[in-house]
Amino acid sequence: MLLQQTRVAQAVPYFERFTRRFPTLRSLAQASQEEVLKVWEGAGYYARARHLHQAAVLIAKEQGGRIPSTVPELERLPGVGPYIARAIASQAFGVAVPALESNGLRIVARWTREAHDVRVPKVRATLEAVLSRELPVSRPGAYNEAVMELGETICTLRAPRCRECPVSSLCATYRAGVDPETLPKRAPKPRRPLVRTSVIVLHHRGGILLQRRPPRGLLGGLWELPGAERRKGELPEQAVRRELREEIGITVGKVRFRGVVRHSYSHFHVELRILEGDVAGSPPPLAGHRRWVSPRELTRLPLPRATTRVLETIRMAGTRRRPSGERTDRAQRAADRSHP
DNA sequence: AAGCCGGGGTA
DNA sequence: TACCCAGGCTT
Repeated sequence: MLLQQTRVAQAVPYFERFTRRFPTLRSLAQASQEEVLKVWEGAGYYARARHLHQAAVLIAKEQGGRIPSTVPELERLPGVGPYIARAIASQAFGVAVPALESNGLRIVARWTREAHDVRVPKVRATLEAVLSRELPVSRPGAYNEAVMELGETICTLRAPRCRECPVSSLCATYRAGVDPETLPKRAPKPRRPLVRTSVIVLHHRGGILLQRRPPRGLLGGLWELPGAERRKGELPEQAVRRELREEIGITVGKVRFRGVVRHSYSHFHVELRILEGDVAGSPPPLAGHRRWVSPRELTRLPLPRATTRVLETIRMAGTRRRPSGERTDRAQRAADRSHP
């Protein structure tokens, strides 16, 4: 589930961290969602973590801890769709079903010169039927993995190495002399709009104000800095003052500009102009999804990457230098990759 | 069927 | 900058 829309190399450090903290299904089932999100932090697509947690709770409670072994049962689990259900069934339980993800879809689309979008269910079913005929009943899991491996090393999206391909004789695209890079066909994606926002690091009694996002949707359940989308012609400071006054009843004192962070999500870009300041007067009591968070508590809350980057920017502005020994996120991930 | 959902490597 | 990655869920 972690590998969903995530490259293997990118997932490895998160996999290590997650399985170290939750080595068993039961340990995952017993954890709070907030801690699960914290351990998942940075991996993205946070619904995957919520679903995996829900699935663990469900299996521990209703199945006596036994993971289902058939495709229909697996597909009923939250976060488990057609691919993951078939991958688990074939690889963990030896069920003879093809498991097609994007590598497999690409390969079979090229083998058959499939002219339509391979993500359309009807087309997808056709490709699955083709692969079902090739799939050896004795080792379906190994076969499914081999198809992915072929897609990763030989039949790549760009610059495929047909000369090295062990099954080019089976490939209709290769035999016809058609450029394999023209397949599979995919619908173009709409381009991502830019959203201009301003956020504030608002200090009060040794803490800063954070708010938890709604339990579903973008970054669901994660904690972030308060802020607002800037309206046309509106200054960053005006947007933040308006939002905190109208939504929380807080009057913001003098603020200072601390820099800009740009971040990209799956379907839009965002620009965060960073402000820092204090509360004017005494703030009202906060609702449950808002808290004054001490530096110590901050280490336990799940934060989106953009928020982490904003806080890092503030720390650098405050200290002028990074304390020796501390690594940036990027440097830390690079270190994780070279010393897994 | 189409849109939503993160983050990062790569060309 | 645009594209894509061991997809699934919601509308």
